[in-house]
Amino acid sequence: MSDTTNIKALLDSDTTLARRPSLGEEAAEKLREMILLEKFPPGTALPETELSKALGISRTPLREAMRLLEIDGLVEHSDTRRARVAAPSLEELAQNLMVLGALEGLAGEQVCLNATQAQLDLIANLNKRMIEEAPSADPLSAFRLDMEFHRAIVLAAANPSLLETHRQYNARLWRARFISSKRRAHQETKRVMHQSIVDALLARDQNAASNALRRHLDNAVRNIDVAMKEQSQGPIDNNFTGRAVK
Amino acid sequence: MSDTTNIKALLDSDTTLARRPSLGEEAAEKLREMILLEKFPPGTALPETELSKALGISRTPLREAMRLLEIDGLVEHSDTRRARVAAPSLEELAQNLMVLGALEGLAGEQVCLNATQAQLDLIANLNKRMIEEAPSADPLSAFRLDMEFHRAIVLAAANPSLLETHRQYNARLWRARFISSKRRAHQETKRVMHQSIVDALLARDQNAASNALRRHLDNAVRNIDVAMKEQSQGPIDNNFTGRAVK
DNA sequence: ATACAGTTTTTTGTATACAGTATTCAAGTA
DNA sequence: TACTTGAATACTGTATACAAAAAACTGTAT
Repeated sequence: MSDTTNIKALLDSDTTLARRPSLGEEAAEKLREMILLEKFPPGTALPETELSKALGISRTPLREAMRLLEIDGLVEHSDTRRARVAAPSLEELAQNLMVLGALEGLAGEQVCLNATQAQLDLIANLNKRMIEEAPSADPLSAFRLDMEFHRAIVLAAANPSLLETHRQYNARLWRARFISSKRRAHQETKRVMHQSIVDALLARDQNAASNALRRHLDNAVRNIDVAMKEQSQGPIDNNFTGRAVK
Repeated sequence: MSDTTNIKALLDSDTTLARRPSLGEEAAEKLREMILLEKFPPGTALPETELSKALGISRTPLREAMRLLEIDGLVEHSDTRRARVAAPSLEELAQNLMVLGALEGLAGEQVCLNATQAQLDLIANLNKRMIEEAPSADPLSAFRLDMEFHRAIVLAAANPSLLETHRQYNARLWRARFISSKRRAHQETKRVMHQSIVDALLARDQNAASNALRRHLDNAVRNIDVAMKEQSQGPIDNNFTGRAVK
């Protein structure tokens, strides 16, 4: 074996050579952020020419970005193929949450069966961090940590397809859940439920884990209902039908 | 109200005006068929220029088709972005079946809760037809009927996102399950399991329905394992790495 | 004012050209 | 033979042009 073979092996293995993202992927990332943070509120029209100019790219990669966002349920197309920011009804959100519950329930079962102790510890640690940082953290960071907790569970299930589908449902539910997460009243119930999830996982009790995760999301349906009604009566009137704000 | 208003209202409502599909959607449909029926065996390279010429379209809509097929898990891209027919390992198939099981389990629960009696009858009827036609039908029609049965259950769950995600997982599992379905030995177990699914749904017993559906798919993992090993030892040597057959 | 028809403007679908990468192949070297 | 190198080839990413479809707008008649 020559010593250059070693070099090649090293280059292949160690660096996670993330091939540079395409313009479409980059655009999707920027747009995703803007949609989630409501720079583009639900219902906003997303004309290709205007957006591509704004992002300094041509329509070809922009269209790729739109398709990526459509996969995540953040963009939808009218019957005449005009793209807009998705504006799911409460019913649709509830339906998506139900699927998310089934996915996380499965993940919980698999974690009980297959996860290493290190992975369990990591999940438990995230929960601990959430409790500690809860009083001081701003709503966005707190919510991101919450999402990371759920993602860690699915990650430990060691099922790439499940992880990807979970990511998609998370994306399309992100906004509604973020709004809901800001309600003080929900914080304490959330804490209790997270604890029961962690307890079930550490005990490797499949049924308890699955049930705790699904109940947690059943609860989310109710919270979102309340939170959204509350917000729509609030002082700031969101633009639900207009065009992209420049 | 003028009488022309009536005409407009009628045109809007009654025809399910399926907007004409784009070239990309049409191409995806053709390619999907060819992949599922193994005209393009797993691993086959799918270069854009060659395929677009073969289909008589330009690369732009062809690329859209590839993305559609990637969503369904029928096409995957190498690390250097070259497309090929997906060639899932047995492990990946098992992982996908697990997710499918969770999705159908959820569907079963929802059917018990929400489906109309008419929808339940439709499902029971499909099962009846399967039993009746089983002896005479060719493997492909029999399998299509089987898939229709499962789809009818998810349809009756009245959750569009669930239906779409279920469709995607079905697509990526289609080939393996079709191969498995041809084994005589599996026919009888399948019949029994289908019956227990129908019984649970008719009784609107959520837990029984969910469990029957999930067990059915757990069983599929084992069957696919056996069937694939059997086939790979068979007389016809499939092309697993070559280029598109012309 | 409302509804309608015809026209203009906007927007999307598709083809094509070209640049940048990846792959293949052939010749040369140890 | 096995390995490297460099040129030739094939393939993908992106920009752009043009056609077809949809939406917005205009003036007119009711």
